Amino acid sequence: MTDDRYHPPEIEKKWQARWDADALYRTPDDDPRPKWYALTMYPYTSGDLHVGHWYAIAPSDVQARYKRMRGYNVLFPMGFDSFGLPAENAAIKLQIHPYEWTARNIENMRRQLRSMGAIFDWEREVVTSDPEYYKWTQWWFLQFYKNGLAYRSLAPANWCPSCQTVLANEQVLPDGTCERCHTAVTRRNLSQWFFRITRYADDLLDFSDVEWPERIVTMQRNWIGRSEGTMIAFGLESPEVDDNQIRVFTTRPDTIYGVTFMVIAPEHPLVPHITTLEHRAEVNEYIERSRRATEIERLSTEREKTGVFTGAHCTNLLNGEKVPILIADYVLPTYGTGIVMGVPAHDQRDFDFARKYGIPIRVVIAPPDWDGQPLTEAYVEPGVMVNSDRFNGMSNEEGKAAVTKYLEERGWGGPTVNYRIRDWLLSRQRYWGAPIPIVYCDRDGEVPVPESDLPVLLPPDAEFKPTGEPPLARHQGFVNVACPVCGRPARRETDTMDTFVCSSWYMYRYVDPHNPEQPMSHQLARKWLPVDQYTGGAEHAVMHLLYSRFFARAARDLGLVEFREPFTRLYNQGTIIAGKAKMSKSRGNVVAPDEYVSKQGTDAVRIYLMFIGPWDQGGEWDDSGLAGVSRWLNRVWNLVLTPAETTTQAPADQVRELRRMTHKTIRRVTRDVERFRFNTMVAALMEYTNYLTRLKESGPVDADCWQEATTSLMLLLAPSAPHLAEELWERTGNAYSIHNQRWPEWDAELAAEEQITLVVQVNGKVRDRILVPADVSEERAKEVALSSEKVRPYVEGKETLRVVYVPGRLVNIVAK
RNA sequence: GCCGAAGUGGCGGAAUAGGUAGACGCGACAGUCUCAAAAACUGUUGGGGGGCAACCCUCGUGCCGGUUCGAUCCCGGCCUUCGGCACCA
Repeated sequence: MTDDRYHPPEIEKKWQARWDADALYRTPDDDPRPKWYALTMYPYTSGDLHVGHWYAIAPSDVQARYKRMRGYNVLFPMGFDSFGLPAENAAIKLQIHPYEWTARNIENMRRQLRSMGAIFDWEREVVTSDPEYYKWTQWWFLQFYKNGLAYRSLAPANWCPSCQTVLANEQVLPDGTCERCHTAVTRRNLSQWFFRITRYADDLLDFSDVEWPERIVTMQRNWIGRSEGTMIAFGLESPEVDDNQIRVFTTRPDTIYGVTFMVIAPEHPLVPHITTLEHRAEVNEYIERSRRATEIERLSTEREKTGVFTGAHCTNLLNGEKVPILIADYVLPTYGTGIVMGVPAHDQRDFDFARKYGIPIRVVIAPPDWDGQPLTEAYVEPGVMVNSDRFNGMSNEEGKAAVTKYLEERGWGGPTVNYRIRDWLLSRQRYWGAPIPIVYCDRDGEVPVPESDLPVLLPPDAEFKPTGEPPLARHQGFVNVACPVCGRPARRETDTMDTFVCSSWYMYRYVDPHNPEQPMSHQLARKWLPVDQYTGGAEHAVMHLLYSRFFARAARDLGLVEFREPFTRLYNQGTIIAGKAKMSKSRGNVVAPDEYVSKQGTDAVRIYLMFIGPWDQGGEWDDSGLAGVSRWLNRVWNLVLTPAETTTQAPADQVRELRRMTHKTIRRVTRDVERFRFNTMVAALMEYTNYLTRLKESGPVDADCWQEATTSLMLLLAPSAPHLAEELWERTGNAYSIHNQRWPEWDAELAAEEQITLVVQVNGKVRDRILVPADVSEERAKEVALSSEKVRPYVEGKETLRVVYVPGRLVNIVAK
C-alpha cells in the first residue's frame, strides 16, 4: 500500500488552482485544430446550484473534455441568465436591490461551478444583466425594428395578476396558468411590442439542418401548427358594418353546402356591430359570462358547448342560403379569423352544438352505405359529395380542390395557409430586464434610440415594487428624454424585454465576449458558430429553442451569420427528482452538492450523477449510491499507485487477455461517451478496474501491458474524474497535464475475442455452454454441440428435425 | 380523448439487426480485522425445488394472446406510470 491515501478535497483544490494559474482551459481563437463548440444551457441566477444543475452540466463537461482529448479546440463556455422576475420578487421580499441580489448569487454560483472542475473558460463568461451585454440585446431589438421584425400593437395580451406583467403565448401553460407561478392568466388589452416570428413560420418548420430529438421537433411543429385550408367569404348585410362580407378559414371546403350556421368568438370586434337590438341583452350577458370563465374552464373539452344567437344572418354565396350567426366561446378569437362555419353533419363539435340548439343537420358527404337517414354522430371520414349542387358525385377529397378553385374564380375566397403560432410578445411591465430602446415623441412618434446612445441603462434608483404599472414609468429621470430626432421633450418606453430575448443570442456573445463594437465579430462568428452540441432540459422546446431558431434566421437575413440553425445537435438530459418532484427552490426539495463535494469530492459526485441511469431519463437523487463510486475511486487509486509485481515471462494467453480487456474497454468507453451513455461508460470502467485488481493479485503481470493498462485507465478516467486522473498522472511520473494528452485508440484486432461461448439449446432451452474458437466453422460448431454430454439426455430417443446455427453465438437443436 | 416514451431482482439499472436475462453499483446476509463499533476487504444474494459436492431442474423481463427453432426485444389487445398536445375550425 502507499502511505498516501486518496483525499479528494486536497487534490481537487490543488489541481483547480494549478489549472487556473496555468490557464489550462483558456480557449484560444487562433488555434489550427478543428473547432468544437459545446454548450450547456446557462443557469438562471437563483442563488445556488443544486444537484439538478450538476446533473445537466457535469456530463456535458465530460463530453467536452473528451472532445478536447480527441484533438478539438473546444469552446465550452458558461454564463448567467440574470434578468427576470424571480430576482425582482426576491429583491422585494428581502428588501435589497435586484442588482445586488443577482451579483451575490452570481458570485456564489460561480464558486460552485468552479468547484465542479469543468473546463469553462471564465474569460468568456456572459452575464445578461450586465450593461455590456444588454447593450447588445437592445442593439438586436433595433436591428429587428429597422427591418420590420419588431412592431408595436394593441392587442389582448396574457396578463398574469401575480407577476403583474403580460406573458408570451409560449409562457402560458396548457391549463391557462402562468408558466412561472401557476396563477390563472387573464386577458388585458395593452399596447405591446412583438417580434414577427410568424414571418419565419415556414422556415422554422424546416429542420433539415439539424440533428435534434424527434420529440422536440414534433413539439415545435405542433406549436407552429401549419394548416392548409381555404378562406371562404360569406355575404353579410348589416347596417353598422361597412364590409359586406365575413370570412372564415376551413380545412373542409368540401362541406360548404352543409353549412347551417356560423359561429363567431364572443370577443370578436364585429360582435357588437352585428348584434340586433332584441338580442343585445342576451349577447352581452353571454360575453360577460365567458369573460369571467377562466381559461381553464374554457379550454376544457369535456364542457358542453354553449352559445347564443346574435340576431344576424349571413349568406352562403354558393347556394344563396341565409344562415344564423351565433356567438360561442368554443371558437377561439386568436385562431383563423375568429369565425367558423358550422357544418354539423361533418364536425363533431358543430354536431353537438346544432343538436343542442335545434339547428338543421344536412349531410353533404355521404358515408359508404348511407341510406339517407339522419346521422347519430358527425361523419368525418371520406365519402361522396351529395346535396352539393354542381359538385355532387365527386369524392370529397377532389371536392376540396374543386370548391376552392370555384370560390377563387368568383373572388369569394381561395387557398390559405393558417398557423397556430402568433407573434412573440416581448414587452414586460417589470423592472429587472433590458429596457426597450424606443422613445415616444409627440411630433415624431415612435423613435428608435440611436445605436450610439446604447445602452439605455436601467436606473438603479427606480422603485420596482409592482403596481401593475411598469416600474420605470414612475421614474421621471428615466422617462423624460429629448427626442433623438427633434430634441423636444419626449418619453421613453418603460417596458422591459422578456428574458428569452437575452437567451436567444447568448451563444453568439461567448465567441467574442468583450467586443465593444459589435455583438460579435463576423470573423469569430464564422470561426465558432453554430454550436456543435447543445445540451439542456426539454422544457424549453417551444420557448428558448424556438426563439433562438427565429433569432438565427433573422440574423442570417441581416447578414450577421451564415447559418439558420444556431444549434446543430441537441441532446436533452432528463430531470433529477427528489421525493417524487422536480428539484426546485420553490418546492423546497433542493439537494445541494456542496457538502458531498467537500467530503467525497467533486469527481465522485460527477461520476455518481452519470451512474444513476441513462442521462436522458433523469432519476431520483439517492446519496446511498455515492459511496459506491467513492469506494471505486479509492480502488483505482490503490490499483494505480501500488506497484504491481511484474515479469517478462507472463503466460501468453494472460498477456493477450490483458490487452484484449484494455482495448475492449477503450472501445466501450469511447462509444458510450459519444452517445451520452455515461452510465454504461462508468460501468465499463468499473469492470475494467475489477478485472485489473484481480489480475494484479493473482500474480506477476507483463510489465509493458500493465503499463499500457494503467495508462489507459487514467486517460479514460480523465474526463469524468479530472482531478483524480491528474493526480495519478503526476504520481506515476508523467508530464503535466493529463488533460493535454490524446485520447487512447483501440485496436480492433487486439479487442477481438479469440474464444466465444457457444450456447447450445434444445428446442430453445439452454442446455450447455461450450468454449470454442471465435472463428469456428458451422460444421465444427454443430459437431461440438451435438456431441455435448449435457445435450444428450434431451435428444436421446428423439428425432432431430433441424439444427439452427447462429455464427458466433449458438446452436439450437430442434428435436421431437 | 389523441400522440410519444417507458414498465426487468429488495433498489438504481445492464443486455434488443430476435439468440447465455439480471452486467455495474446500492442494500441485505455471512466472514476477516477489532476489546467493540465504524471504515476497509472477502464471499453469497431473482423465486421455488433437488444434490455431500463442482452442480442440476423449474418458473421468471406489467397482463392476455400471436408470429418464430427461439421473444425483455417483433405483431395484436389490455393495465399502469411519465412526458407532450388537447375544441386549431
